[in-house]
Amino acid sequence: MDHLGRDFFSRDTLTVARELLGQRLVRVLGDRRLSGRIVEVEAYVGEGDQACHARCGRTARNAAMYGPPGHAYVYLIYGMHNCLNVVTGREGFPAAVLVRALEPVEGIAVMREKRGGRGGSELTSGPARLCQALEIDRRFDGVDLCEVDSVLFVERDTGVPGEQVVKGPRIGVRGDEEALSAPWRFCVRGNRFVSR
DNA sequence: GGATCGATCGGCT
DNA sequence: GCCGATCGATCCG
Repeated sequence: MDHLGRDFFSRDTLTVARELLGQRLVRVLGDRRLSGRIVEVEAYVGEGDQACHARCGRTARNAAMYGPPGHAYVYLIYGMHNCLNVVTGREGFPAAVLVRALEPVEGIAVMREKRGGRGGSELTSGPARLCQALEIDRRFDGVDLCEVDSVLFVERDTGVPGEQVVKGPRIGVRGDEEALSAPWRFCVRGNRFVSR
């Protein structure tokens, strides 16, 4: 299977978000692969997006979003949860896609251990849950997902046909009316691993 | 099943 | 000081 490269991530953020559905997020841990199909994402686009972490400009925390596409932006939320984003668009413009849910594929037993014995839809349905299941934390902030030997990357999988894509407003965001109503959340219709 | 609320702490509005 | 792109426990029905 083919490791998605810079060209995939350097496109328009909404296009990347839509096309990430159905692709495979892979975490290599020692000699094991933990992976899942991406079934839910959200786009965060530029300083003008009031829900985007870059709305107040560049800081040490969000610096990765200003960097080259195809890198990870991992941040800590509520003082305890990690969330994974993939940087998109052109370097210098802060935009990223938040990975909100996976359908587990490989290494399910290992993920279950990392999730304290929880399984089923509690394994990877939620941005912080999937980071815990795949052992993704701020060590990955700024890491290049397009490097051939990266231990975190996205692999081409089956994708999702248009009629299975559901678009809607993002979850849990604050901001102006535009930020609250923008249909920048994409998920796979009827998939049991989608959050909420 | 859905709603509500406490946990817990780094970065900043 | 304050608050958050959340989770999990607990309550109610």
